[in-house]
Amino acid sequence: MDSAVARERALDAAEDLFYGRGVQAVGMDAVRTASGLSLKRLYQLFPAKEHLVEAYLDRRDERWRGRLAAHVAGHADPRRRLLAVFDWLEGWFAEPGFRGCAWINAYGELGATAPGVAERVRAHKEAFRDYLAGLVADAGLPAALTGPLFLLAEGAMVTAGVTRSSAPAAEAREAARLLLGSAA
Amino acid sequence: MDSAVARERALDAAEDLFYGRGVQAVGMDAVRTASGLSLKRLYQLFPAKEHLVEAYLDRRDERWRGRLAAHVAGHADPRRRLLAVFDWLEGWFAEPGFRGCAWINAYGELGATAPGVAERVRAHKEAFRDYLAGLVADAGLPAALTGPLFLLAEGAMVTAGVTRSSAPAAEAREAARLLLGSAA
DNA sequence: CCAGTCGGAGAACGATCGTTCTCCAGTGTC
DNA sequence: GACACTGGAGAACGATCGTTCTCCGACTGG
Repeated sequence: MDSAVARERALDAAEDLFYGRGVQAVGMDAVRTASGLSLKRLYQLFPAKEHLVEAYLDRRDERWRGRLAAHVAGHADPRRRLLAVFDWLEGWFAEPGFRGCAWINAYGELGATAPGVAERVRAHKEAFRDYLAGLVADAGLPAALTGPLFLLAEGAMVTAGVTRSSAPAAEAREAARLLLGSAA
Repeated sequence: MDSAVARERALDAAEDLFYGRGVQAVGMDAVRTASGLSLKRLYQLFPAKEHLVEAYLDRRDERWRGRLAAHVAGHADPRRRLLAVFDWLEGWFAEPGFRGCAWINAYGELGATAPGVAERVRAHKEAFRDYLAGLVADAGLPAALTGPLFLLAEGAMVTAGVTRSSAPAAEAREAARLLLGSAA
């Protein structure tokens, strides 16, 4: 089997399991079984579990931000694009198997002990914040609005994860609408 | 030694370690050493690690909400009391050893596998939200403001934890001020 | 002073997990 | 057909961890 294909299979299995149950609750044996790869192959591709975890976060980061950007790109009006971020969050929260933000979860689990994970969480959150900042600038809104919008989104992710509900997205969107209005 | 005293010592050690390094990264041996208790005594007080973890969350919940309420009670004006929540968060974020919200971290670590932990996280967040709802009502503000304020606070906790900065509290407070103003 | 009990220190046990190793079937080459 | 090689299945190893057990010193009541 092509090693690129094997890598994707490993990451598919790892993502399902790590995201669904937590990193530490999933052994390499479970990844082996779920991926259909041999342990030997798995360790050829990722010399240690830590590498697999980091690759999981990296690939998910790319996909997550890509999906968000693709959804937002479907709207033309710059102010509408900002609100579309919260629409997308709502859809994400409602997906089966949603279990909160993978990075916040990973940070709670490994942030204190795995520097590679902590660094990726910071990078992911910073990238998301920068993305929001770009949308704010494109809408001609004051840059100071970025922080609050980012905090609303983060709060919605956490709350949706803990309560297993997509309602926080709508709350956050309404608050965002108010903030945008007050800055008009 | 009085068993009530021993219990407090165990919880003091557990809180330091669990909060600072994560629950799974801390073995019962570390709690034993840090508390100065014997393993036998520890298991008499808490028949399993799970019990200790839950007791840690319970005691911290009581203290956390108590400290917040005490700070807020120092302000008379009902609208000022709402903003005082964010002042208090800022002070908390700046404390040495701050490492984010203990419940969000615990949820990321154990939410999927430990129902007792997940339940406590939900209860804690719901209690905090209810507390905010009370402040909103006392200020004669529309109840719909509770959600956004709660999300801002949650977002600030997560972001402060990940970035190791207390700045998110000020951002959240400014956003809250705007929301309060727009609802005046 | 002594039998009995309690609690402390830490060794021991059993399970789990990350990682490596062994064995072997299948394959391509001469 | 013999041989070297690759990769798979899963046993094995070493470490860690939650939990229990053993041993021993210290204290109590007579």
